[in-house]
Amino acid sequence: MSSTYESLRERLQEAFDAVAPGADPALRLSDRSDYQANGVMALAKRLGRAPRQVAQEIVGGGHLADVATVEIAGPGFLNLTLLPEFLNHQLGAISLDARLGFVEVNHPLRVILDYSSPNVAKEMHVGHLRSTVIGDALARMYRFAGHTVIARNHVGDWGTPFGMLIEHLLDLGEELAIATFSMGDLNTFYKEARVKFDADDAFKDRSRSRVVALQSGDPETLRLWRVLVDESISYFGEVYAKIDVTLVPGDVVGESHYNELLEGVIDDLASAGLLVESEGAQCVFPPGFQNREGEPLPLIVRKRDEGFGYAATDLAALRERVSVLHGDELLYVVGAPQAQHLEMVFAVARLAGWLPDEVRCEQVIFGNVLGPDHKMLKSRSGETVKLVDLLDEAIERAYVILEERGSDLDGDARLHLATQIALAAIKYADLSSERQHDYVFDLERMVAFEGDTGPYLQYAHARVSSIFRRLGEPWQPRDVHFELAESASRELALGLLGLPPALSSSLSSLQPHRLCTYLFDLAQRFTSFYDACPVLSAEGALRDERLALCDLTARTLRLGLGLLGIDAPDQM
RNA sequence: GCGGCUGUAGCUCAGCGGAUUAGAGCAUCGGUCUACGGAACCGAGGGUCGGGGGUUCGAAUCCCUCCAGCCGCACCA
Repeated sequence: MSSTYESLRERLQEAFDAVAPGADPALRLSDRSDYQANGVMALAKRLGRAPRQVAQEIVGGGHLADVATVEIAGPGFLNLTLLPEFLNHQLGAISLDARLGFVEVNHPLRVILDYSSPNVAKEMHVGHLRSTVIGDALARMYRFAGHTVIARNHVGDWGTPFGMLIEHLLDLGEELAIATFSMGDLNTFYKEARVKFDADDAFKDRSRSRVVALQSGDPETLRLWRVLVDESISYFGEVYAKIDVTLVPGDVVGESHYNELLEGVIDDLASAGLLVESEGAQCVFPPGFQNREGEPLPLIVRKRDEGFGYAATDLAALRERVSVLHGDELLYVVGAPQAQHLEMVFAVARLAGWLPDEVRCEQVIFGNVLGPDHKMLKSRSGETVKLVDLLDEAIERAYVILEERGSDLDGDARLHLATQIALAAIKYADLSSERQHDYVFDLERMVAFEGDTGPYLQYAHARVSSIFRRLGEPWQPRDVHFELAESASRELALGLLGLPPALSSSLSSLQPHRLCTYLFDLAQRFTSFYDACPVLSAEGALRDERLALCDLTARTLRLGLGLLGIDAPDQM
């Protein structure tokens, strides 16, 4: 099947082509009619003709006659109102379609999606929230669209801090250290190591030689390192399970994975003539980047001390993603502060010929999470906020609210529901604002259950679901004729037909918030309908029509929320 | 200084492939309740879209400039 939007667009394209081939109808939703096409004015300008006259000609061709009535308005807008039969047909089609009209892509891509990326032996904190949540939503949307997603959790598992971490591990004793990790108290572990490193010269020396041992492959040192890495990854796994994201341990490909490839990166850059020594460091100077003094800005691949910079690792990873994983698209869900670094990495990769033009390579930039003071979110004591603490606080609030509401669930069931609501609150708040913008983290608002929030959407879904619970018999999509006599049901129907373009636009812009906006709008349409159109007390064909609309609403909300990584419980 | 991002209603934000009256949520005020979950619905007030200039028949949207703020700008990743 073809989605309603696509059908309309195709018809309009035919109508426009008949006047001038290739003109863009600029079809979009309208608040004056069902849809509007704004392309006439641009076309008329191109042709040097009067817009309304061109509009007449386009409409006169009759290409839209069996789908919509068209009114020419203002300077030359086409206001389209869908015909009842067309609406009925489209609704019938999505009723029988598990994908609700969203067609899988013809040419699946291999999408390498880099997201989350916490650091070994460090607590996951708010700084990882957005990458994890946005990345996961994109993964789900891409997969649903039919693409192959290869998730890459590029964890920081290498570097000089591991000297002190391993020494601290030895000081504590492995067992105690592991216990610390499994309790999720990574901050303490890291901080203790740091304090000793700063205060204790002997410890500092041990740490430094431990780094050397690590880098030269000393087996015992590697074993200890492995302990740290494995414990961390298993801890991350617990956090991912808690926040309900699709990342699995197999997606973890840490920085250490690329160690063997770093020499090759340097060599190949050198033989390509791109490598320049500057102040003792091996650098590439991609054109167009400047430092404070207006001089060319280097991407440092090898530091003065011979160590590799993270640029080298990123380049090695990028190469592997192209040549070994055969990615068609490389996406990096990484915060805005790293934009320049990644731009430089991409630029160098293009210069070196490692990144073919046809491979899309892009940073999925996101803004910061701010506190109520509009500064980077910190705990009251001024420390970074642990991700699990954030989740727990949200769960607690949701739990209390359920209690106040006199939820008939108790014990584990209530806790489970509170968790679903809390995650919806946090994820939706994160996903529903424009990705690149900073947003203010306000738990009160997010869990408030009113307005444009995750819980509101869940509530709308729970209300539809309750209708089917009360129905007392299983309901299957059946052959109903959609009359849509009331404006509320017609508005709902139009909303139900809108998923495909919303999802497409969300995907092509890598902006989950467009899907959020759609779902919120749909939920509002539903609650208006729910208020105006009794379902169970209706009779005959009208009752079937309303049940069918409810069924579609429930399925659309479930699917849409699912693509955002949000559960849609049947009862709240 | 250079680069990037931001400035839209009291608050939090959409809209920015130009276009018919600038939208939503929260808050405020006023309605709706013997119907399927009131965590709801309906409605009202509230904005010189940071300032200024320009392009256009038409600009929140494109261009220039100024102001304010945030981020990045050589060896921590």
